[in-house]
Parts: sequence; C-alpha cells; structure tokens
Amino acid sequence: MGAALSDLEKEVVEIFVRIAGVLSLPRSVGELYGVLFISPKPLCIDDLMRKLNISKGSTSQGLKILRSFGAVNPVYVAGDRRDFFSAEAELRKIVAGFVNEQIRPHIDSSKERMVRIESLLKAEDPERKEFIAERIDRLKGWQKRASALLPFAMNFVKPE
Amino acid sequence: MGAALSDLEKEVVEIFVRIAGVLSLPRSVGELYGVLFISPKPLCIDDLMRKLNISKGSTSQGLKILRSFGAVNPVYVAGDRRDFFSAEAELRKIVAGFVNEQIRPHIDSSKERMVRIESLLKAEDPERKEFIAERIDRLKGWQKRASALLPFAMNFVKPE
DNA sequence: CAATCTGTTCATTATTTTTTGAACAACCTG
DNA sequence: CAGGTTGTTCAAAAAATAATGAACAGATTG
Repeated sequence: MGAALSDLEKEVVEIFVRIAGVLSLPRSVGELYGVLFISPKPLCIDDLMRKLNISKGSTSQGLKILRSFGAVNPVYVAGDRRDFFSAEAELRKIVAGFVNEQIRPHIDSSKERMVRIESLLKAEDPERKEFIAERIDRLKGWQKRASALLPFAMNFVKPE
Repeated sequence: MGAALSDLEKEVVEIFVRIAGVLSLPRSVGELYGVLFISPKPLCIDDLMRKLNISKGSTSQGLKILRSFGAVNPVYVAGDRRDFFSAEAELRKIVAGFVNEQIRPHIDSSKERMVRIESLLKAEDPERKEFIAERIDRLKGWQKRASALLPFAMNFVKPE
C-alpha cells in the first residue's frame, strides 16, 4: 500500500473533490472520501495523511465532517489501536444524512424568515403593496416546490 | 426611491444571499437579484450600487453573471441612456439557464473522466481489480441517476 | 504511574475568493 | 470633435475559507 496515489486513485479523488466543491465542502473532505471509496481495505488517519499529503488536523476534521452525515463508517481492526474507516457506499444513506445535516436547517430558517416578511408586508406603502404581495406569493411557491423536490430526490436514489 | 434598503427589502435580499451561497455564487449576486426581485420598477446600476452599498465593479460583474443564466432582463427606459434591469420571475427560465451554464459542463467533464478511469482499471493489480471494478460500476450508477434527476427537477418547476 | 500512542482542538498561516476603484473604451450630445 | 455619461475590465486590496501543526487530553501498555 504505497504512500502516493496511483493514477486511478487520483482520477477518482478528483471526482469527489469536484462533488465537494458543488456541496460547499472543503477540498480535503472530497479527497478523503475519494481515497476511502476506492480503497479495498479500511484506512486509518495515518494512511490518509500519507496518501493525500495533508495534515493530521485536516484529516481529523475532514473525517469528522464525513462522519457527521454518515459518508464514512468506523471499522474495528483487531489488534490495532488506531481508528479505521471505510466509505459508506450506499448513496441513499449518504444523501439522507447530508440532507438532514446540511440542508434542513436552511429550509427551516427560511420558513421563519418568510413569516417575518409577510408581517412586514402589512406596513408597506399601498402603491407598491400589490406588486410586492405578488412577489412574496411567488417566493412562497418556489419554497414549496423546493421542499417538495427534496423528498422526491431522496426517493429517487433507490436502494440497489 | 430611497438609497437604503427597507426592512422588508433586507429580508428578501437575505433570502437570495443564502441561495447564492448554496449555488456557489458571490454574495453580491444574491443581493442584486434580491433587490431587483422585490422592486416594482426596473433599476439601473447606479440605483443598485446605492441601495446595496457595493462598488460599481461588483455591480457590473454581478449583473453580468445574472444575465448569463437569464435571471435578469434588460429593460428599455425611454429617455434614459442607462441600462435598466428587472428580475426574471419565471423560475423555470432561471433554473434552465443556470443548469445549462453552470451544471452541464461539470457533468460532461466527469463523463470524460469516467472513460479515463475505466481504461486505467485494466492495468490494475488483479488482487484489487474486482473490488475497484465494483466501485467504478457503482459510481457510474450514481452518475446516471444524477443526470436522470436533472431533467426531472427542471420539469418539476412547472410554468405557473 | 511513566512512557507512548492516538485523535482532537484551535490559534496561526496560507490560499482562495470576492470586492474595490481607477483606467479605459464606447457612446451620446450639443 | 470636446466634454460628459455610462458600463466594463482588471490589478490590487480585503475578506472569507481552509490547512497546518503544536499543544493537549484520553487511552493503553508495560
């Protein structure tokens, strides 16, 4: 198990680095998941540091994030004190975890904001009121569709 | 038309600033769209600069981005040399523009990468080969589902 | 319990991203 | 075409984000 990444590993890691970018996660999180995803054996922090040339701090924090939405599972390795990890490969689980941890909070807070906006509307200048009311309705419609899309998307990701 | 934002405007802008964050767009892009979205009248660069206290450069660049995926429309105002803009309020159009401009390129490049990965697999050590082949298959499955989800999501956003 | 090993935390450093604003080009307008 | 507007560009500055690594805490082991 060499210290450096093979060409194949590099390509796979690159895929997950891109995905991390889309999801607004640090590059190192994508790197870590990529290496674990393509590794036949569970890896420990030290393996990951060496393979990716990143610091212990980044590795530890990155794994913490990956664990937080279930993208990585701890694996017990007999006779070794270190923590080992393998990539969760069931997309459904990862998506569910990610949505719950990183998406739901935003949705909730924007619902609260919408309530506030509707009460501010009342005090609005009559001239603009009609237009603004229309826009707020529209925005509510968008929000509703977005929340409806979420569970659908999660279901779309079927168990294999 | 006051220089500062009302409380209601601030709340609406805040919503779009959040959305911009999720989409990896600069804060100022969200601010600009927010102000335009809630404005009954088209606004020019100068209006936007003053309302948001941002520089002319940011305003110009932000509008350029918004135009690039059709989130903002130029509006002709008689007797005024300046360019005016209004927010595109049809979600379907914005989503379509955004997907085409910002998402498709990524999808395409990751398809190319997948081809490269499959050819690298051939040279893989037989011991690991089986496992890695399984992972690559899985990844291809994910990609396929993601591309299938896209058109569906776009269709989900129906015309009003 | 001293010595070692392992993972986490967090202040500092490095990197990336965004904003700024002055220079510029294009365009009116009289 | 001189003078005044208007929008764009881009080098430099500022701000936001991520990575580093030393200090630490807890666990294990002889």
